[in-house]
Amino acid sequence: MLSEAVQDYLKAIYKLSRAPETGQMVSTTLIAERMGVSPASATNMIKRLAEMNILQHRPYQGVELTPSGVRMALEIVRHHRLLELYLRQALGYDWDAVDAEADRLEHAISEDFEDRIDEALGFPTVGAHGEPIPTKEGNIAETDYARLSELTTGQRACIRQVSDRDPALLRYLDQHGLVLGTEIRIAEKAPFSGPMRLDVGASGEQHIGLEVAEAIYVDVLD
Amino acid sequence: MLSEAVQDYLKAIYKLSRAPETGQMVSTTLIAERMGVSPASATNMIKRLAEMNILQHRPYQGVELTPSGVRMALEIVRHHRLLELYLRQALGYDWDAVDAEADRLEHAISEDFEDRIDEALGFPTVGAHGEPIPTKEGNIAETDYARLSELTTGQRACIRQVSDRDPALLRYLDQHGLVLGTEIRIAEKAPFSGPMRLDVGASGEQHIGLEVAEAIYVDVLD
DNA sequence: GAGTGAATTTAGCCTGTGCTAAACATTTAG
DNA sequence: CTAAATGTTTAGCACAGGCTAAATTCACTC
Repeated sequence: MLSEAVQDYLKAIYKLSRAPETGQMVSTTLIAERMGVSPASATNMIKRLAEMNILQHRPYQGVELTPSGVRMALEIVRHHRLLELYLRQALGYDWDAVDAEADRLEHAISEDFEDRIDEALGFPTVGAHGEPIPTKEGNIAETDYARLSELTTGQRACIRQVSDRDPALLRYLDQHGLVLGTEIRIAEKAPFSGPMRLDVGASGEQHIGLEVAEAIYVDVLD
Repeated sequence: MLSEAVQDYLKAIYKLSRAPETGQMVSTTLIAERMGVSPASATNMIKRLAEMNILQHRPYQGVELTPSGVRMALEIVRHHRLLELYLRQALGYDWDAVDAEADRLEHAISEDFEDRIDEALGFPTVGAHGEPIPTKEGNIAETDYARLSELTTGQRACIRQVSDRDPALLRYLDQHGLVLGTEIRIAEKAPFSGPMRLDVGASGEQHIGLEVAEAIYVDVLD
């Protein structure tokens, strides 16, 4: 059994390695920052993860998960996303609260528990924020969404996924009805990273400004 | 925040101190056994718990929880019993499986989670095995059940609580319909700790033998 | 190609929680 | 009353994960 700390590092590294900003090598500093830990501590743990064959460490270069490391990470991610969805659907948690609670619970649940909430949810394939849920076998659906920030004035789109990293953003979106599946139209694209203005709803009945269009992923409709 | 290990010891000590077999002083060895740990490790932890004002340690005599230790223990017990009941009622766990799963989860849940499952269950006062659930304020109902083993031939009684310490017993009881609330009559009391024979149900339609009548608590009906 | 600054690793330390072996205390038997 | 058995504590160690301070390597500029 992997310790909690190891699982937390593994999940963080997996997510960082999937972020398009980073190359496939994830740096020690980045890991340390994400984990809220000193770089020395990160190095320390990285060496142990390498021992365990979870990742490959090229000193001074960075870190890359091994295939078996990726498999383990996907299990953890599956637990996390099923839990998030369960908290939301079965216990009525707010959008912005499920991540933190799932972080606490994910280390504690058994396979049996996972199976039961999976069933209670009807074997979902998409999580509370639109992320794909890996299967028990370790497969994860590829998605191909555009960032909202890439769209231009006049384009229409449908919200498919939002980053769960910023609870304040999630609260803001929820308050303005910007849930998964909502249709929007770009009313005005600000020139230099100012707020992007949107029309919300099929009939465009609402207008809102968005500061963080990077964190929202959409299907482009036209 | 109390560490998991501290919480586990605290819960174990609380339960041991409540068991009628032990006096009010709980011995190091008993704690060590219950925790699956060497006596030296138990002593070690006991000293730390005493530091934290959770209990009083009389060397070579034993240990007694302080009032504040009891309060903390009751919080832990509340979490555990609410979780057990939730697992049983909301997720369909078997009687004999809820304890182990709740042990895993109880350290991880937030107050918010506790409140939500409490509400989902309709603010129950009795747990999955008939134990009283402490209130949020740290009060626990006193119960006054007889042990099934104390009854004599011909007496009738109603099952109110069973020990959760032996999953095999729980499975056996469940299979024979001996759930909480079941009425029984003592058909024959074996002379020397042999199996006690019972008639089960209001009309006594079933007859079974019980090895472990110590672990079952009842309301005597006549 | 040398120097400088940032990123990374190493060295050495701390705390929590376990262990064993040995010492010490208490109870019980003879 | 003493000795053995039993229960408890102490001493000393290990491992997981943190930390800081110092050393090292890399990348980039002149």
